[in-house]
Amino acid sequence: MTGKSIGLQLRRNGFKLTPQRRAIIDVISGSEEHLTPSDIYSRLQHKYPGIGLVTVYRTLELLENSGLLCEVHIGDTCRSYLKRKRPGEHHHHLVCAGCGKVVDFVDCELGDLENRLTSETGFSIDSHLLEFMGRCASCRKLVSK
Amino acid sequence: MTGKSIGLQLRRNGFKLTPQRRAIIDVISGSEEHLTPSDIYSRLQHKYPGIGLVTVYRTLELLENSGLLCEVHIGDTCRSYLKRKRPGEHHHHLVCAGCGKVVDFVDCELGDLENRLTSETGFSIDSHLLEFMGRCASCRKLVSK
DNA sequence: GGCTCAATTGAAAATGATTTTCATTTATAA
DNA sequence: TTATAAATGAAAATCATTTTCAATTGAGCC
Ligand SMILES: [Zn+2]
Ligand SMILES: [Zn+2]
Ligand SMILES: [Zn+2]
Ligand SMILES: [Zn+2]
Repeated sequence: MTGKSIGLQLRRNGFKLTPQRRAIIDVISGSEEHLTPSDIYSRLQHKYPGIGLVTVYRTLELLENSGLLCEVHIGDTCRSYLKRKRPGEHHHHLVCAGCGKVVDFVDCELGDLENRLTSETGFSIDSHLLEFMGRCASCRKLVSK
Repeated sequence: MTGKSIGLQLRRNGFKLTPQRRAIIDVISGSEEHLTPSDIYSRLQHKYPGIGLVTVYRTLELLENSGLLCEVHIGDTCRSYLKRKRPGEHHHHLVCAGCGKVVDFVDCELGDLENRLTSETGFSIDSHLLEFMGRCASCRKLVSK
C-alpha cells in the first residue's frame, strides 16, 4: 500500500487529507523501521517543520483505527508503528534489534497449538501476538567488525 | 515457585528481605492475573497499607532482573507482571481479556518457522514473543448471561 | 540481645509521555 | 466563493515512571 493510497483511504472514510497528515503518512511510508510518535516527530522536523507532536499522536490514532498501521511490541515501548502493507491480511513481524528494520511474514501456523490450548484450558482464543527478534544482515556485519 | 522461595532466592542473591518486599511478593504470588505496578499498589493497601508506589516499582525491577517475574504484553500496557512459576523454563502465556487470568504453556514449536525465516531473510533470530488472547471459561459465562 | 553499616524506604520533586482544552485555521462539499 | 464541521497547535492537565535525599532498618557480628 502506497502513501498515496493510504491518504485516499482516509478520505474514503470521511476524513480530511491535510498537509500534516500527508507528511506523517509520507514519513511512515518511507521507513522500513518501526517508529515511535517522537521518532516520527523528529523526522518531520527536517522535511515538514512546524507540525506538532499532538498532531502526530492524533494521526497515528486515526490511522490505527482505520487499520492502516501495524504495531510492534518489541523492546520496552509498546508504541511503535509501521505502515501496514496489506490491510486486513494476517501477518507477523521479524524485527531487527539493531536498526529497527521489520520484515513481515504471513505463515504463522499456530492453528494446531491454538486448538490444543482451547481444549486443554477451556479458554476461547480470539487472537495472538507473535514477533521474532533478531539482527538483520547489515547490523550483524557492524557488530562483527 | 512459592512466595517464600522467591524471598529466599532474593536473599541468596544478596538482597534484603524486607516486609515491603514480602508483601509485594505475597500479592504477586497470590494472583492468577497479571498485575501492573498500580494494580499491585492498590492490592497492597488492604493488607499492608503504607507501602509506597516507588517501592513497588523498585521491587518489580529487582524481581525482574532476578528472573523471577514474567511480563505480559497483552492489551495496551506493556507493563504487567506475573510470578514466574519455573524460572528459566521457556514458556508462553494464554491470557484472558476479561479477568486477566494467565495460563502458561511450554510447547511453542516455532523452531521450523524460525529456521525458515533465518534463511529467507538473512536475519539471525535471538528470541520471540508469543501470546494468545482469549476468554477463560468463567468470563465466557458472564458474557453469555 | 545490642551495635554497625550498607541497603532500603518513602515523600517530594523531576522527568517524560500522552491527553485534554480551546481558540484559530482550513479542507471539502455545495 | 462560501459555509461549516473537522483539524490544528499551543498550553495546560494528567498520568506513569524515575530521581533525589534524609530517615529507617535488615542482617551479620560481637
Ligand atoms: Zn538491523
Ligand atoms: Zn498468526
Ligand atoms: Zn477470565
Ligand atoms: Zn517459544
